[in-house]
Amino acid sequence: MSNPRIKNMEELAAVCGISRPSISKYFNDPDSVRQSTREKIEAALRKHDYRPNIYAINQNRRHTKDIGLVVPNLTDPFFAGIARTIERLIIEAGYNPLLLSSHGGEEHEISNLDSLRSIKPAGVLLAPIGRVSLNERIAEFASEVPTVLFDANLEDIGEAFFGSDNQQSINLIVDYLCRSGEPPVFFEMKTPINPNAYKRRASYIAAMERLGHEPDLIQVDGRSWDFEEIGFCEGSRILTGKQLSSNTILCSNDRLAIGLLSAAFENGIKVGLGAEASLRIAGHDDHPFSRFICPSLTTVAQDYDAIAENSVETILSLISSGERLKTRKETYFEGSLVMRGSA
Amino acid sequence: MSNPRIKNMEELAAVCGISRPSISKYFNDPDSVRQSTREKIEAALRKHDYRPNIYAINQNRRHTKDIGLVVPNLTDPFFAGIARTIERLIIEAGYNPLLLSSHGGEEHEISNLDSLRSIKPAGVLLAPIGRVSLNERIAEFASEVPTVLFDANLEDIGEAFFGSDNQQSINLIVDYLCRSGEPPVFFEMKTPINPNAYKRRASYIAAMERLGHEPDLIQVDGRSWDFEEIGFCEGSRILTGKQLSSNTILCSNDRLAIGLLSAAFENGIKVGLGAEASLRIAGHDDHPFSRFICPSLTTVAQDYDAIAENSVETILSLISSGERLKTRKETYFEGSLVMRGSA
DNA sequence: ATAAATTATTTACCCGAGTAAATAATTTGA
DNA sequence: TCAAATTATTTACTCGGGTAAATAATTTAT
Repeated sequence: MSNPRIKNMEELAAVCGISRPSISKYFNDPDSVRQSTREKIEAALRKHDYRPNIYAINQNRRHTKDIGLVVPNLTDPFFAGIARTIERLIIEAGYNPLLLSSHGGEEHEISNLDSLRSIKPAGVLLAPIGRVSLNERIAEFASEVPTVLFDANLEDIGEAFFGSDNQQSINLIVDYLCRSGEPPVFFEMKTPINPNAYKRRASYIAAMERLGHEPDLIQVDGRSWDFEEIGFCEGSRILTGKQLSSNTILCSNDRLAIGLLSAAFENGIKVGLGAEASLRIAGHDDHPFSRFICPSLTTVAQDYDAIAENSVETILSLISSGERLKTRKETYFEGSLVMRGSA
Repeated sequence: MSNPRIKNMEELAAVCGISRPSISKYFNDPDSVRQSTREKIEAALRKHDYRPNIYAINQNRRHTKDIGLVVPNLTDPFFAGIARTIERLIIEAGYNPLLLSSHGGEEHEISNLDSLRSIKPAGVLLAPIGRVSLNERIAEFASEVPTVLFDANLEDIGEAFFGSDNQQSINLIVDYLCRSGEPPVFFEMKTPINPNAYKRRASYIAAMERLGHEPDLIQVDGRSWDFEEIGFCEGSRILTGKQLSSNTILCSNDRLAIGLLSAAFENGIKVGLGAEASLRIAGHDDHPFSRFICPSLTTVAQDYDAIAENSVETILSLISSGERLKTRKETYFEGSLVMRGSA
């Protein structure tokens, strides 16, 4: 393969008998050179295996072919999954995804954006941490680099936002729970990090009132990202403590629900639909593991294919047009009910 | 902060009244310049916020301050977790981690190494996919870039390997299961991708024979990475089909066990220790979710802090010494029994 | 205090590409 | 077939830094 090692374009050009800039053109777009020169280059490439130096390539470019992808926490399979989908779409479009996790911390989020900035990405897809995000700094970043938000919205930041319609999805599951049994109480964290949680809370209250039921919020402490742990510990306390006002609990997200289910099991409380069960538990998100929990978790699936596709599509069109959107676009996709064993 | 925007070192140097190379030295090691010049630079930096162009910096370097980190599948919380730990250690050491997932495919693994190579990393930590990895290509990579393997070993590739002592850990859990009930059958995939699975199989057989029991392997089909799915589907078949030779099932890994538990639940089979339970299930790995499964999963925890720390330590010393190890080092850490509700 | 040794800074040149303008080759049209 | 129009290639210059060698400033030893 690599006879005399070729170390730069100059040498490759010499081997081909072509000038270096033509080789440069070839690497940027093989179709931009004449067929005959293209063949010479590819012949040389076949025996010499050379790849252009990434750093030299990008040094003078205004921006690279990289697209940054920042998620709040890769340890959460939900984000790992959506990140994977987005990565695939980015690659298919001929760009190079750079995946970064904010590890649940706003400082990490900013430092991710900082390192992205120095990489001069063509664009960035950002799922912000949410409430604690340092909005001014993110806004500053977004004013320099084309940025599309997804999952959690930050007002007026970035060119567009794609996420779930929490109101619709919460309505959906509250409706279902009320039709099929007692109206649910709502299990959530008192001060969630994620703005979606606030929308879900409000939507729950609205949905209950619309149906003529009294909303009942169970708000637990905890500000870490170990939602299962929080759901388990605080769930245990609730299940063993004072009487609940309903035999049905709707959790603000699946990870809390998983913890709560675990707590119910530990305390000998049977969860599910049958007559022998005394508690129903539902979640929100359709977390990858929700299917395999016992009993499997009834929940609302976010349309994350739509979120991923639209986010990528938008950033790509921003990049190729070179323009910014005149008006910021916010799109909310509907969730769909996933009926399983737990409620 | 940034008055007249500074775009390169030359301009910064002008502002400071120092030559550009001194600024360059400062960025490579702030202590390498005189205190007085350092102060001048930092004063200028305070009002001008400038950061060196990454691409220009790295263009001439033999290798960068980046350390590649390649895991088989980020969607698996086990790898997401260990990757997070390793990332943290790399950052603490003053290097920059680049996390890549092979998405369970050997082509992705190679293309990850290819892109890493062109980034000229100081070193790479690689958890190979395993059996289907394209060993020759990985070996070629490792001969160019200092590489340490972890999790799954590939013979003679890389400078060192750190992983779990599957024999010890399987012994541990087989011992425990035999002492506390019926000897286990072994539930696994027929043709696992991961070499650890083969060691676990062999260790199970050896452990059973040592204890005077007949080994019994239940080998199921499936070659995707959806282990829970496989555990669930194939588990259902097994649990509803012909009589098992034991009421205790040891799974090759926790993800299979989670699927199997789910299948047991669906089929109304009670899993656990009590008299009312008819099946015991145990796993291996102490997957982050194992605690929250119902019943919580008895398993063996890998010492992945030790694996992470030693891997990072080794790659760092390889980097700083600039030398390769004379003899390849293989280290296997012991697992520890985690007794929970399922067995 | 001064010469020698040491440490810091600057000068000068290099790295591996991208890109605009100039030139050459090819295609098109009459 | 030949000039005009078009497309491809080359020339010449740029980008933002690293780094070795030369020089200058400090420190140390006498």
